[in-house]
Amino acid sequence: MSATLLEGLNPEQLAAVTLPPVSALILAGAGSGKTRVLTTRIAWLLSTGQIGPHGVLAVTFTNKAAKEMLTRLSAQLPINARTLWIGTFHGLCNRFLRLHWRDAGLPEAFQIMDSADQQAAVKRLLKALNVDDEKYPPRELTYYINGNKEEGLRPDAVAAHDDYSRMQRQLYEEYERQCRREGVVDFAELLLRSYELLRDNAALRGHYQARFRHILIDEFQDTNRLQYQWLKLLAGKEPEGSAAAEGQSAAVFAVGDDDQSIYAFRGANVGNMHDFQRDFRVETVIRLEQNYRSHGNILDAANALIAHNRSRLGKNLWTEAPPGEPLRVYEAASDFEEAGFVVDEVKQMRRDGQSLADIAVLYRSNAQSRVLEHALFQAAIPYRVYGGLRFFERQEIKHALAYLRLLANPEDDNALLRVINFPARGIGNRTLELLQETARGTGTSLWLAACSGGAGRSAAAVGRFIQLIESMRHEAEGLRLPEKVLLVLERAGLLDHYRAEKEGQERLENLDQLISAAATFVQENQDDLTAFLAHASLEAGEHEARPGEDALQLMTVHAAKGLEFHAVFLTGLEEGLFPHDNSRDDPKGLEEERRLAYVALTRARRRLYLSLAQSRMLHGQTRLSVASRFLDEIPAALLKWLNRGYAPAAKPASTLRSNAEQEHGLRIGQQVEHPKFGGGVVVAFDGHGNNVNVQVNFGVQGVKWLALAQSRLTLLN
DNA sequence: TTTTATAGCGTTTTT
DNA sequence: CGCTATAAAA
Repeated sequence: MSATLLEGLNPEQLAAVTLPPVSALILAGAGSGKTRVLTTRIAWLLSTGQIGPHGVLAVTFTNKAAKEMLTRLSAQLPINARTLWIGTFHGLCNRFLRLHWRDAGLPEAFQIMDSADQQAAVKRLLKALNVDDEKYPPRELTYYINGNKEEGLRPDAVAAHDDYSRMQRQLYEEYERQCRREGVVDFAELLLRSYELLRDNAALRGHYQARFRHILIDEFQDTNRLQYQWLKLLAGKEPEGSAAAEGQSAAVFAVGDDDQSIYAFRGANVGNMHDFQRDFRVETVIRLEQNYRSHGNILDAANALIAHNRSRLGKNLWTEAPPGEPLRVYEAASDFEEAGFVVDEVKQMRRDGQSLADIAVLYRSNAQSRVLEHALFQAAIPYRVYGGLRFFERQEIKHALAYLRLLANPEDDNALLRVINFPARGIGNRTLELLQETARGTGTSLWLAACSGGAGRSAAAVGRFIQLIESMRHEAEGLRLPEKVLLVLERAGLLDHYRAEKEGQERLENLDQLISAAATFVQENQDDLTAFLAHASLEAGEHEARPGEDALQLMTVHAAKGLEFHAVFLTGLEEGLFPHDNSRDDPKGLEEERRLAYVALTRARRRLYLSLAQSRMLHGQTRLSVASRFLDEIPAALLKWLNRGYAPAAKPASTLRSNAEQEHGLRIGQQVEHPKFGGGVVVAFDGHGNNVNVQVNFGVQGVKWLALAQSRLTLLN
């Protein structure tokens, strides 16, 4: 049995799969068969009888990855998916906290807030405390709270040196109080609470440490500090002094690729890869460097690009595949024309029998998708945009869920506020303020305040709302989940409301899908409202592509991680866009942008298009730009410029460049203004002292060389 | 209270 | 340009 299991693995993969039970780090390059190694490792451990299904813990970052692993695993072995602990960090922590809610100090039916809920909760808090949200922007405060939680810091452990940070800390504390009162937890709280529970409860810790002898982690480069701490604890690697079984820690199998770390901006800590080797006394580091995905030229380009990064663990992908075709580069005059180019090429490939689903169009930021969508729509090419509004994030779905939440836990203020006046039932701001005052005064939830009748003028309307929820709860008793959902939709008046709305058709369909989702959930899991609500929060869900429709794939580069396509368009390769303006000054930021570009390049199997636009509509105005530095970092021999007249701007010698830069503050890509030619962007410059010449791209007015001293050029930004 | 108008703002994002 | 959030008018 295990013979067929291991068939076709290369020596490194085989070594990784059959490692003895010690901790190891697997550096798995793009397209090197990472997922296969991970699942085969689990299958091998199980089928050789080294461990039972209950002894394995496998952690991923996305639900998609978890599902994929489970699917592949059950293809290799007859397993009961239910007994295996495979899931995302958050999914597993949720599972853990549902089992031990009492020890964790949570209500049995605690609810999970997604990012939007959390943001709303923070805003509400600021309002309740009369804090100026200009001085303490909710966005920033949320970031602060999550950042601290992800470092494992509660308010009492946060450092504060001035008035401002003391206030932040104070607000953090108030936020926690509010969450506790309402029985809700945010994403970071799931992790932090689990971590603290393990840390402080020796019996539980001992139990789980004894149980999970093998822990496997995917995308290890994306773990944050707290996740790493959690892992250490669970694996039995907690700090000295605790009485845990020394020398009996679990075998941690960490798989990652530092070159694909693209989430540092939200707290991922690549340093965990170094720490891991030290803390777990890792002696085995296996590099998976053979790429099974891309043709040689694509790989060479990616390798050359990423070689420009300084902080790397070091790794070079190679392939047995032929070089293939060169990378095709297209420089368009405008974003509009760039989209036209994509359309033309896609049409051609389609004529050649290429399926659209195997072609991806990637961009740095979501705003870029609009022009592309427009062009594709005009050309009647079916396409699908990933990462737009997700199913459980649509307003009608959130409304429906809010009603359901009130059934499970009426003290969920977030939920109550969302729907107390939706559909409109005459409860406005004034009334809500009164309610909130009452609630604050007595330190209770809005629900209780509403029940006590302190609602002033609209007391009748509020009373009817309370009645409505109560009667729904009553009627829902004993119903199956999908029926409960339907009941709520009807009784709450959501169906009527959207039926009356002109644009409500799609929303009605989505609500219908919510019932289906509930039915599916019951089938695959259990008939339990709280579990379903947790599912909705944790798997905001990519609803699956419509089956049977062949569609072009549009997504951000971030969203493309882990995927692969026959052909890939990487669009918008311009300074300021990719790399993005906001990352340019910071070398770390620039390296992350480069890794992002690396991820983009390595998505392609056979064909790779790189495109850029000289002018682009951004925030309602046209911006001019120059080619991304990333294009220069790919060897010219690998590139084939498709347009006629591209002449790379003559590069000034670097010393001259830095002179001119220092003397005049010039920069490639800089926006400038000329009294005659209007706005433009610096493409190149030359000379020094009073003899500096600047080449400027003025868009329609053309590209011109000007003498800086005479030209009355104004440097912007 | 609800609807409508306008000002502001605008990486990347899973959970 | 297109979305969201807040302000003024119905």
